[in-house]
Amino acid sequence: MNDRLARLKNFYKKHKRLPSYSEMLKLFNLSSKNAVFKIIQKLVESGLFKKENNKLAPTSKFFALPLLGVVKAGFPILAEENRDYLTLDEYLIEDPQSSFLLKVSGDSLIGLGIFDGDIVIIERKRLATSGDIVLAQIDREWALKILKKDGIKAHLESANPKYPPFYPKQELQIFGVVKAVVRKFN
Amino acid sequence: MNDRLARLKNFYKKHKRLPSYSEMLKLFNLSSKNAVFKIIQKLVESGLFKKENNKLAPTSKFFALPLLGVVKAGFPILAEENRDYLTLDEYLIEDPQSSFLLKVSGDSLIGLGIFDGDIVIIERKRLATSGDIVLAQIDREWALKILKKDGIKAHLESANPKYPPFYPKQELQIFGVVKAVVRKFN
DNA sequence: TGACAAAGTGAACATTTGTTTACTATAATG
DNA sequence: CATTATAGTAAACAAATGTTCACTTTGTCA
Repeated sequence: MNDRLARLKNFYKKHKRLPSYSEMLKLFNLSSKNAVFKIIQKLVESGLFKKENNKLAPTSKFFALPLLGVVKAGFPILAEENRDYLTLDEYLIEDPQSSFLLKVSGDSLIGLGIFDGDIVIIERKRLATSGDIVLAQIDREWALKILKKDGIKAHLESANPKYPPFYPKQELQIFGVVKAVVRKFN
Repeated sequence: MNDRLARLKNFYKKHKRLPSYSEMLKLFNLSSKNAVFKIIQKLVESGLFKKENNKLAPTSKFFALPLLGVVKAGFPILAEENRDYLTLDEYLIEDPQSSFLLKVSGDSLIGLGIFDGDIVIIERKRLATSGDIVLAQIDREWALKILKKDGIKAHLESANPKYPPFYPKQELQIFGVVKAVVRKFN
């Protein structure tokens, strides 16, 4: 049954771990651990779980959502076969240890599709390339803007014609680089 | 040591599960399980893990990234104290069972900040409200557009003045609603 | 220096784990 | 129908699990 898998996903969502075989007995309404053993064996074969020295763990496929092909007016969605699987956390966050999130306010980056209320993923580092969107302190004021380097000097720009470029009077210190944006609708 | 936590995170990233106490012995270069026991106890107290009938599991805090406060030109980032923690998957995907991802192509939704190459999270359902961004089939052609309802009739619009509205000649069938967008830079 | 907490060792132990074996019930198939 | 694979039961078992106890080492701070 595929509803077994759904129960496992529910359990995982709730407990952030997989149930033990004895816990699965209750979860599946079974009364023999061997039944569970066989069920898990099939799930391992289908690539949803893996085992390493008798410890069960989910694979990425277990967490991930199917990524369908490119949508363009008139173009059909790719078939089931060439499905890719993606976990948003893994896809968006390369180095979790040095990353953090930031809620954006203001419309200074709308040109890049970063709106008020969006959340950006920032990687902590002091060096950035010209063109990067950076979290920086310019003359002691925080800003989320585009870094522009002209020779050794650097300034910040917006992605909105409403705002002029910012040239630092004293100092411009970079704290991190925006690696991704996410936006929830509704 | 905080580098213990880093090692646990590495292990989790690699194996998609927590190590057992005996595995932690090696991971921490220790030789007594009691040392491990005490270490874990502290991590439980600090809210990074939880235990339920002797089974260890991470909490959301373990996975999540800190979400800092609103950034606005001149406004400082909120202090460490009022930190929130967020997992992107949990934040963006409400119902994983009925959701899938789609890579966007085309510029028909730039007005809503959805660009070519972005990935949208779509929830499978046949009903949508006027104003929702929907994945639909209009006269047998796939489209990712804005649904507009006028009375009982419905049509699709773009978020780009370049494109005219689409009025279905025969049928307009909705397959899902866009719940979120994500975009990676570089 | 001395006192005391924090961190680690080592061994012991009841429970629980995943696996195996042998057997039965159910369903599917030609 | 008989046959054969599939799904489930029941019991037994070695190995590994998390916990506890008593003790030692290391570090901290007054």
